[in-house]
Amino acid sequence: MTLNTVCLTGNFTSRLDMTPETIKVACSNCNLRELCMPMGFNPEDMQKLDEVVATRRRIKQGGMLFSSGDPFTSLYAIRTGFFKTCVSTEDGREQVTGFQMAGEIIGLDGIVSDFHSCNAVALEDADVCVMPFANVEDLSREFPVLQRHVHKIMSREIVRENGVMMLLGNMRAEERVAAFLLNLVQRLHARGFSQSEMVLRMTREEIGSYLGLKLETVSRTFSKFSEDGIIEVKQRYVRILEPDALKKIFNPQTCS
Amino acid sequence: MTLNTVCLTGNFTSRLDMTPETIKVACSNCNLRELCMPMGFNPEDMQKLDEVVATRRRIKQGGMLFSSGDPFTSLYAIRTGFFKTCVSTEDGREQVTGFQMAGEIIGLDGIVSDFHSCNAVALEDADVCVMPFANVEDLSREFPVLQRHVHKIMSREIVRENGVMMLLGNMRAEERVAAFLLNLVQRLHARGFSQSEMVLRMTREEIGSYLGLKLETVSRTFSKFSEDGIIEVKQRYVRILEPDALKKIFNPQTCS
DNA sequence: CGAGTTCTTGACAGTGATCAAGCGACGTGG
DNA sequence: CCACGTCGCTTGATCACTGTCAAGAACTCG
Repeated sequence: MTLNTVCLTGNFTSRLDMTPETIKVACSNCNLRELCMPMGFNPEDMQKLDEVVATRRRIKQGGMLFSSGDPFTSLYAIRTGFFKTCVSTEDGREQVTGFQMAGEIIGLDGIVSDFHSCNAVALEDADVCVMPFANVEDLSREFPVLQRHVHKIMSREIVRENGVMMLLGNMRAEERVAAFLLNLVQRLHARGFSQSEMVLRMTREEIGSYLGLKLETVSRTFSKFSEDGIIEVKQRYVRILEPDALKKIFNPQTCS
Repeated sequence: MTLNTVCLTGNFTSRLDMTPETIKVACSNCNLRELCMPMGFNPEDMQKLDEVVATRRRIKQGGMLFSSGDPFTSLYAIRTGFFKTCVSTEDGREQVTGFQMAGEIIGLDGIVSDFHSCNAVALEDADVCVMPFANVEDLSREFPVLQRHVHKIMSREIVRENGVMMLLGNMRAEERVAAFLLNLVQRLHARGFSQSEMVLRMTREEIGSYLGLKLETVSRTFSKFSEDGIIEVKQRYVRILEPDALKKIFNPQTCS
């Protein structure tokens, strides 16, 4: 399982190992390949696939990778760092639509209209692979496995959003927060980090925006979970003490 | 504008014209082509494109086109009828994730895992074109314009869901209901129906599920809009009397 | 070290949920 | 064609969850 060797910057806890910052641009020797590229390529095809990525781009914390209204040209594969995507109404209300980490792809919102319809903000210094969408489409026609991969990425995003709609439409505050924590720690674990500890990259307000709650409610829910001995919270640091209790809150039926 | 000639069964009001039920299966002479197929094909390519659709399938009202857990094989283009898609939790809570009408594509949720993750239920007798996804992918590789079209459809769904997240996360009941009505009537209008009248195909409970509200709240909101002279409601029949008032409720900033 | 941001906690309020009852529409079968 | 049963819709009364407002504490970063 090579997932343990993916490289993430930032001071997450319990890093299993640290790859030095000498990684080539090419996908063919990128540690994140398993996350953002299809599997099972022979080496020479892999070589051709390196053409998807045109350049790299660094975004400082707080910077925008793209904004609503920007012309759409490329998808972006996150190499390091952490993003939020959000949409906003004309009267200034903001909805965080997702949090993205290494190996995930952002920018899919721009395909339909050739303009981005959401903002992508770096929550920590980040590094992305720029994949001009024309390249993606050209190579997709040549490599069915890449074509399938692109379709799966888009479908996964649709299914993820279905899940968020369920959260927002049907779940109470505690269920939403439990689901959020479980989802986040699971994704970090898949990248080689601890399955019980994490350092949140976003504020309570951003969590609240994502979950359809106010920041005070998020804070109170954290405090309640903490009092109940389910988690340990100290600002951005969160440790899950009773994952089963969290799962039970998220899904009351499965009384494991 | 050939959109006026699309054919929808059902007793929507203000049908502009009625095409007889003699339409061939082939996309090349389907009235809905403009809605679910890419534009600007020369006739011979159009011929080849007919291969996307394998068969047609009729679904009775209340019937399932597919269910969560079903193996994924095909996308479906709605020819006639009206669907809802929904996901449900193990403890029986249901979230309607969308309402789909003629010319729209459903089944995209199945691509990522080769299994469907939501249910598609016909809210009235329906007729769909079955497009085996293998065909879609094969022809996409051959025809860039189809490839682009498929990508746009998936991106459009992602953007739509972003909008729903905004509704669910940030909007109050009146705003959600106003947005729902405006969206529905706009889509019907694009299919040649009235821009002010419609017959809802779904129950108050289904609307509520979609909007993250209880059916009583939906009903009360309809009543309030009715008392305010903004709409006229009689059961499933809805007439929009003051579209600008609705838009203003949906988006308080744009005080037109 | 200090200014600003983020987080926590308390008191109170309001929106929408819940519970309950009755009405109206529709479909079926006599 | 009408009676009846079912389902969906409306409306009222009350409640609870989460939002709002406010103050202070803790942390961050220049």
